[in-house]
Amino acid sequence: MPPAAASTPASSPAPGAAQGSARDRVLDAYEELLAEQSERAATLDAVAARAGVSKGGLLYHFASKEALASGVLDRFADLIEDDIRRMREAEDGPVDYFLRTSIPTDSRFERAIVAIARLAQAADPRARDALASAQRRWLEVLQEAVGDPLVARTIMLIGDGMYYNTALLPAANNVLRDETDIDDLVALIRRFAEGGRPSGR
Amino acid sequence: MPPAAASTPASSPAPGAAQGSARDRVLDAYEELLAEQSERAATLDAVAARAGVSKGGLLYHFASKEALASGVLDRFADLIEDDIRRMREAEDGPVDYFLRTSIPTDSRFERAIVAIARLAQAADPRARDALASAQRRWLEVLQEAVGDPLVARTIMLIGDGMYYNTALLPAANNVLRDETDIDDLVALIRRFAEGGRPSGR
DNA sequence: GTCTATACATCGATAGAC
DNA sequence: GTCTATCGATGTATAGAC
Repeated sequence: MPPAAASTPASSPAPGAAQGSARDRVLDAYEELLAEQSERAATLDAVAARAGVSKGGLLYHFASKEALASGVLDRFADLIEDDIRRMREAEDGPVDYFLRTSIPTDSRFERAIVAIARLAQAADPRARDALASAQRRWLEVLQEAVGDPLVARTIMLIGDGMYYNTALLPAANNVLRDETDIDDLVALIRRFAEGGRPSGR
Repeated sequence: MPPAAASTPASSPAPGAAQGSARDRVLDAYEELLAEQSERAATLDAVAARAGVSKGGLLYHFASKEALASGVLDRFADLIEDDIRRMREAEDGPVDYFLRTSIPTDSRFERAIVAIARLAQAADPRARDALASAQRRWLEVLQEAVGDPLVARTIMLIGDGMYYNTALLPAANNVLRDETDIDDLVALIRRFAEGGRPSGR
């Protein structure tokens, strides 16, 4: 009986170990193809090839494409918990942390988000829920940090804009990502969040 | 000889006329399926069915799927010109216009952008170029309006964030879109753009 | 200009050997 | 646990009648 795709959320193998199990390599390959190429490009054949297994071998670990998606969603559930915690404990505060991590960094976390965003575009309801849920978490922390809900939502929109630009316009030709210095942006938003406190609420 | 998909950019039929040619209906159907569903859902079969023609009929007007994409990109080229002009002439200024039109409105323009965003996610280089180009146009106008480049880019990021949320999290469960009042947002950003002028440049 | 019929490729998934 | 072989469904595109 194949391991039930969505069963072991947090059983990461000893970090630094021999490069991960076949199961993990498959999930990595799927995520990479989703994020670096497209949902269409992430076929079972392509995933298997990149993971260094056969299609049959892949399907032993993940009985269907849906199970494969469940796999990345499960891993994301752990990553978002880590991120929220780090955001809360960040030295320069949640706003600073949030904005800086909204910039593309090739981290596992960013790759997972872009991969899931691609699944969401492919109309996968679970992927949409996962993103909506993550968004609520971030927003909650931002709101605690800046006080005003509108300012918090505005900061989130800026972060989303960064991700949109990453996911949509990779490679070259991205004005916003390439010409915006993150330190300048953070400084601007900080003044904005402090000084721009609206009248109401 | 079939009409070469990308030949007549601006030959829109008399507005209000008998509901458009088959060619236009096909393009509308393709755009709708892309924007409302997904790139995968926009198959030739589905497009033909929604446009009320057979697959063969569709392929007479657009010899390939690539030609179909060219069709929506050509129409977008006209729409973006209109939008930039309207943005420049907007009564309450470009910033106000830009932010308000970044909110989903079910207009033809918005539908085209989301459709092209979906094509861009499917790794269509022309769709990516079209979005990058449109972005440069908007940014240029914003920069003229607000002066500071960083503030202009920040406003663009907010608009992009809105689109990201529209394209990614349609239907319910979108905190940002559903709970953000556009008037409040515009007022906030206006104060931000005026008061928040940074030191440098 | 629009249709039906069909060729051809590719993808997801199954079966069964090792 | 991993492989090869293959089936069935679906998608793009062509051929040719009307």
